[in-house]
Amino acid sequence: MATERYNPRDAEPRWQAKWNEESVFVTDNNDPREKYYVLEMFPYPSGRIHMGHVRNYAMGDVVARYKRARGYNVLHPMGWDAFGMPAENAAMQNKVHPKDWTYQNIATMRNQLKSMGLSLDWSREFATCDVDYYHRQQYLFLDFMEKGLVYRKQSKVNWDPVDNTVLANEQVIDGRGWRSGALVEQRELTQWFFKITDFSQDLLDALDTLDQWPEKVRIMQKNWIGRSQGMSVRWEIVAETAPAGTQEVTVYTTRPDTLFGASFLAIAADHPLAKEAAARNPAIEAFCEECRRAGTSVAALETAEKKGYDTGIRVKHPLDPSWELPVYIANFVLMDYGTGAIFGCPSGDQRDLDFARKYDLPVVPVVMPRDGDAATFAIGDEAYVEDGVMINSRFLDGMTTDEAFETVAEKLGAQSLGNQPQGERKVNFRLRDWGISRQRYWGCPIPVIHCADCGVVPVPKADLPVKLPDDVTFDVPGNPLDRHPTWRHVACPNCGRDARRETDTMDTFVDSSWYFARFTAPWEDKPTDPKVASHWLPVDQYIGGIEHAILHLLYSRFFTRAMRETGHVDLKEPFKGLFTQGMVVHETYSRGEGMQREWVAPADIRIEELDGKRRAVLLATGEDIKIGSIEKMSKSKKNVVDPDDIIASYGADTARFFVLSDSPPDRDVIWSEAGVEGSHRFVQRAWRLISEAAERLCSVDAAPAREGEALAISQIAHKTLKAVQGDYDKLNFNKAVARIYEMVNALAAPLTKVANGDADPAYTAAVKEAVLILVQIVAPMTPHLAEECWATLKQNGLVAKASWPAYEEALTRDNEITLPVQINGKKRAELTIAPDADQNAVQSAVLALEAVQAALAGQTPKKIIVVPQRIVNIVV
RNA sequence: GCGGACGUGGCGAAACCGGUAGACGCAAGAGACUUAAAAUCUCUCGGAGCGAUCCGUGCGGGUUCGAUCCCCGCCGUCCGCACCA
Repeated sequence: MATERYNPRDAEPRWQAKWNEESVFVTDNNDPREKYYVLEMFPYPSGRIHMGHVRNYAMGDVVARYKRARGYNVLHPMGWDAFGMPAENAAMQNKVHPKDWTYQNIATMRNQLKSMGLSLDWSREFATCDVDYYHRQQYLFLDFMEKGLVYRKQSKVNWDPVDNTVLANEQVIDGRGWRSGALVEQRELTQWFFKITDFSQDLLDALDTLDQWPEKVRIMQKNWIGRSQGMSVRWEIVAETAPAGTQEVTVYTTRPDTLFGASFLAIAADHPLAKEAAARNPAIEAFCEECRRAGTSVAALETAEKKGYDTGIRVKHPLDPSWELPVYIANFVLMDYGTGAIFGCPSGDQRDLDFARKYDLPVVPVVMPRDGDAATFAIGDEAYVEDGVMINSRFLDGMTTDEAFETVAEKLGAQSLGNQPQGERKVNFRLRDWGISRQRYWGCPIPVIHCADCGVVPVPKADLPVKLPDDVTFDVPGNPLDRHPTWRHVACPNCGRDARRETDTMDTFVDSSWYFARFTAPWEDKPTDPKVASHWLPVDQYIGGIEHAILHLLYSRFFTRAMRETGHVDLKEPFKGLFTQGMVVHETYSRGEGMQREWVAPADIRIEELDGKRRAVLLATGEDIKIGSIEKMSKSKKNVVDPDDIIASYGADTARFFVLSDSPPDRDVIWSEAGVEGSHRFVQRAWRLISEAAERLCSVDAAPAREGEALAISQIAHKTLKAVQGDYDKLNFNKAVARIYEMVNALAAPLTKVANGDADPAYTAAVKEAVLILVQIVAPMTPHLAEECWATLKQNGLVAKASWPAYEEALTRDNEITLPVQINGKKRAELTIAPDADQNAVQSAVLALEAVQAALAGQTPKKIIVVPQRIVNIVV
C-alpha cells in the first residue's frame, strides 16, 4: 500500500494560494470577538532573510495560528524598517539609489517570507520609507513639538571628518570611524532632542507593571534609567581665588554623610570653571584637551590612570567655613552627569582614593564597619564603600550612614549661601534625552524651517509631507540633502521670506517607535485612529531579539507616552507581553592558519564520521577542513544557511518545525544538517502514517470505543492536546514538539493496524479522533502539512479556519497510576493503584508488597509518607 | 568593578509547587527488509558490576522522610553596563 512521499514543493504553494484566495489572515477591525495582537519585530530589508528571521517569524506564527484557532480576532501584520545607513552605503558602493535598493530588497524578502507560509495580514504592510508612513511621523513630530517634547540644543557628537557626518556611539570603534577609519572628533553641534527624561520616573515605575516581560530586560532598563537619590551641595569659592563673576561650585553627591571626609573638589574638563581656567592658562588648556581625547576612546581604558590639574581655586567646606579645599580638573569626572562636579571623599570611594594617593591629599576615614574600632580603623589601598558607623565626623560621630545622610540633608537645607539653601535633596537619572538628528539622506526629514527673522518654524501640517528629493548624489561624502541645489531653499511659512529647510533627518529608531500603532489602521490620514489603536494596543505578544532590550523598547515606551499626551493613543505601555528569542547558531569551518585563515561555507563541505570522530571535507577537492566553534550565523564567518535553500530542499514546514524544536525558544538553537533531516523525517513519517490509513479512517462512521486499546489511544490524544495547549500558551515550543513526537510514536502501530484493515470500526473511530487532534495541534507549526492531511482525511474547510479542539478532562486522567515506593529515600518497589485511592488504602497496599516486606526484613516503619498521586516513602 | 543568567549522558534537552533524573530529538551500535544502496522498521544506548545492587544533575557543606530544584561558601561559562560621584 505504497503512498507517495509528501512533496512540499507542490503542497506548500498550493495551500498558500488557497489561504490567500480565502483571505484567511486578513483582519477586520470591526470583528466583535476578543482581540489578540501578536507582533514580531519587523525586519530591516538588508537583502535576504536569514535563519534568525525564520525562527522569529515561525514563533510568532505559531502564536497567531494558535490564538486564531482559540477564537480570538488576531492581528498579525508585517512591515519593513526601511530607512538607514546600509541603503546609503550601497548607494555609494554600487551606484544604486537607496530607494531602489531598499524596495528591491523588500520585494525579495517579501517573497521569501511568503514562501514560509506565515499567517500574516499582508493588506496592512508598509515600509517606514513609504511617504505615507513618514508623512504621519512628521505629523507626530509636530504634535510633540507643540507639546514641548522636542527641543534643540548644542551637544557634543562624534564627528567623522572624512565622511563629514555624525556617527552614533556604536559606529565609533577604537576612536575611529567604522567606515572611513578617520580619528573621530568631538564637535559641538545643534541637534534635535526628544524629551524622554520627562518620563524618567514613570518609565522606571511602570517597569514593575510589565509582568509578562523577561526579568532580564526589566533590570537592564532599570539600570539604564539609573535613578539615584542624593543632594546637590553648593560650595563657596574663597574670594581671592575666584574667577571673575563666579562665587560658587555646585556638586552632586549620593553620599552627603561622608562630607567630613572630603579632601578636594573635582570638576569635568568641560565644566564652565575649567573652560574659564583654560582660557587663562595654556597648561590647563592642554590638560583639558587631553581629557577630551581620552573620553572619545572606548571603555578599554578602564585602567586609565586618575589624573588631575589643580586650578588654584579654593572652596570653603559647607559645614566649616574655616576649612579650605582645592578644586581640581579631573579626567574621571563626567560633564553630562549630575552637575559635572564632585567632592572627593577618598576613604569612601575608590576613584577618589586613587586620586588622593597620587596627589598626596588627605585620606580621612569617616565610615567604618558596625563592628569596627574607631581607634584602629584605617584605609589602605581599598576605600570602604559600604554602610556603617560614622567616625571623625564631629556631630555625626556614632550615627549610622543613613542617619548621617538625613542629618546633613536637614542642616544644609536650613543653611543658606547667598539667598538660597546650601544643599537640596535631588534625584538624578542616568537617562539622557534622545538625540535624533542625523546628517543623513535616507531617513525621515525633520519638518521644520529655519528663518532668519522668525527663527525655527514648524512646517504647517497642511504642507506635509516634507518629501525626500529623489535626485540626489552620493559621489561626495556628507549629507546629500545639504548640497541639493534646490531642496533646502524654501519660503518661510510665517513671513514668506527666503528660508532654509532643516536638512537633518530622524534617527531610524524613531521609525520603529510607533509602527505597531500604525498597523492598527495603516490607511488612516492621521498617524492613528485613536479609537482603533486603543482597541488593538497593547501588543499582546511581542517577539524579537534581546539586542533591542534597551534602545528600541525604551524608545517605544517613551513614544507611546508622548502619543498619549498628544491624543493619538490612550495607553502608556505598548507591549504587554515580551519574548526575547535566542539566535540561530552554526558550526564554523575554515582552512589555513592565522592571517591565512579562510572561512568555508557549510554548503561547500561534507561531514564524515569515522570511529565516532567527525571531520569536514571540502566537496570540491576532498581537502580536510577545520571544524571550529559554534557561532551566530554571519556572512563574515560564512557559517550561514540560506532559508531559500532549505525551503527548496525540505519545505517551509520542515524549516519551521526544526527552528522550534530542540532548544527552548529563548536560548540559541544550533542549526545542523542532521537536525533538519530529523525534522524532515517527522514530516514524512506523519504524512505516510496518516495517508496510508486515510481511506479506512474516512470510511468509518462508528463512535470511538472507550475501552481497552482504543481507550488508551484516546487518552494519549487528549493528554497530548491538553499538554500542547499549555505549551503554546507558555511559548514552550520545544516541549510541544517533544509531546507531538511522542504522540506520533504512540499512533504509529494503531495507524498501521487500521491501514492493514485489521481494526474494527469503533477502534478505527478512536484512531481517527486522535489523528484529527494530531493534525490540529501540529497545524500552528507545520501548517501546510496539516492542511494536506486535513484534506486527505476529507475534513471540511481549512485547518487554518478550524477551531481548536476541546479535550475531555476524563480522558486526560488514568484509571490506574504507578507510584514509586521508597524506603528511606531509596526506590525499592512500585505500586499500581487507582489514582483516587485514599491514604490508608495506599499504605496497606504498599506494606503488602513483597518487595517491601523483603526490604523491611521485619522492621516496623517509623513513618510512612504518602504524597497523593506522587510517591510513597517508608522511613524505618 | 557592578548587575544578571546559566552549569544535567557523546550532543540539544526534559523533569509541574521539593517527590521514579535523563521524556523527546540528534549522533552512535546491532539486527530485519533489499542483488545492493537509499528509505523504512525493530532493539541497545549515563557509569561500574555476571548479578541482586551501587554511584551519578560543576565542587564543598547545610535544611528535609526525600534536593537538579531551597539555603551558605567556592569554581567555571555566557550576557549587559561600565569612571554615573
